[in-house]
Amino acid sequence: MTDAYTVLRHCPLLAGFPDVALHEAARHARVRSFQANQPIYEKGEPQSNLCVIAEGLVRISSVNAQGQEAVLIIFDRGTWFGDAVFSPGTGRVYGATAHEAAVLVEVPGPFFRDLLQRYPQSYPVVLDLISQRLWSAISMIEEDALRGTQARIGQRLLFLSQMQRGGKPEGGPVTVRLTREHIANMMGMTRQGVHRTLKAFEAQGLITLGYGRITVEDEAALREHLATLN
Amino acid sequence: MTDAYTVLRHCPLLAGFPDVALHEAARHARVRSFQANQPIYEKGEPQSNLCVIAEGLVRISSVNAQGQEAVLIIFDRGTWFGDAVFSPGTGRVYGATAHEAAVLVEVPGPFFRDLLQRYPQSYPVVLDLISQRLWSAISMIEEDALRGTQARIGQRLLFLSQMQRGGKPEGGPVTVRLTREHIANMMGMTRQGVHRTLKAFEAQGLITLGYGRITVEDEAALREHLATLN
DNA sequence: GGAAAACTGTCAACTGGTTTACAATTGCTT
DNA sequence: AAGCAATTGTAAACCAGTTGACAGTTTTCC
Repeated sequence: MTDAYTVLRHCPLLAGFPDVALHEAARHARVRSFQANQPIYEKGEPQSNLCVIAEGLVRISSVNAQGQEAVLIIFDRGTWFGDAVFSPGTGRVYGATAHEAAVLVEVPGPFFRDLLQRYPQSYPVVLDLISQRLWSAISMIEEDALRGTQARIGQRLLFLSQMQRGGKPEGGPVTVRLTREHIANMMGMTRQGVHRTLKAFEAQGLITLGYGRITVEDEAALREHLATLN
Repeated sequence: MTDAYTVLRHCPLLAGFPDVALHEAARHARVRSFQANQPIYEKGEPQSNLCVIAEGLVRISSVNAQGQEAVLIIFDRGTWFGDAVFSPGTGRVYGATAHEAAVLVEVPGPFFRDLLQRYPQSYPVVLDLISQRLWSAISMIEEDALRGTQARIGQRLLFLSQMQRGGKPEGGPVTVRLTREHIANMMGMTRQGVHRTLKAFEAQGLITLGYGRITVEDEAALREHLATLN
């Protein structure tokens, strides 16, 4: 389903807008497809589109001078991103890449900001959602500071599996399509270091490892295990 | 100066409001004083006041089950905080403590949210500032992932000295009033581990160490030094 | 179908930060 | 002014994670 209106209507960020507004936004939006690993935008680009994921996964990351990539987060369909949407004048702060084949609905930044002004009842929802992102970023900083690597890796797996599920209720196994190296880049660790912990989790029956994917067999059991350590 | 209106008027978050609105806010506000290390609110409290710092320093932190404290950030006068302001219904996500004697102007959450609705022109400023906080949180995650401990500690010192200066131009030495242990708690390290790096910085003439304080002698030189390592 | 590329598993040496322990200093309190 | 609590300095043993190196596996793409 790549109908722009439908995609926007299901995006939580836009939940506060009436239908008229979203139909208007859909008319101004542009639908673009990306292949796996194709860059969507690079750090520093001056654009400020709001991007909503209609299909696929998007990786937000930052590459330093030495070419090391820090994967900051991976967004799933239905979510929105676009660093500079709310700060006109600033360029993109991080880079976005299609993690797997993806389809995006892009609403131009200036148009979106204008739409917000015209439908101010939508602001509380937007503020609430940005606040939640701020908290989840801060809680990652907190975990980095307080918990050991095992707990941090496990927590990240839980986060990724929750994202994979979307909003569906917790139940059977959830498969996250990420390489060990991606996990390592998210954790600021090496592939080998992550490997050791994942193997330990697998030995305990909490996860199953595959080529380019990690399956969380039982989220509740993993969560419970993490509570015991560190 | 603990006149509520004046404090609110100088808070960047409220820059989008006309004077009338801020006078009204000042009338609904409550001014409270705290002694050093006195708790302002604890994690989980149901209140959602917006707090603006009229005087002093405020420490935002999280304490885990084992009693370890992660210092997330230290706010200076003129800045605002209050986790749940924009997400009614949520309790406080982190704890706030007066780091040194402080005076706060507290605007009740429900009143503030109502004021936003009545003066929607103020929303863009608020969104912009929250976005910036989100970025600075994310850039910390990024640094945790990509840079070594020396660079991370140095970067944090720069951040703290900038905060200490307020908006004033960079110039002479800036003294940050924090113990080595607080720094360690911000970095997720031990006091001894931090000590080694700080001593190295001191040996290079970049900083001076004192009892309960660290003086950044030359911010530009420190910044330049950090660029060379890791 | 076969070669190249990407990903994974594994191991030994190394190292930076932790742990543990104790002494010295500073500043506040009475 | 003495006494006590908080902060700081220091050093050795330890250890988790990195580095570097290589072989095996899975996938992709001609």
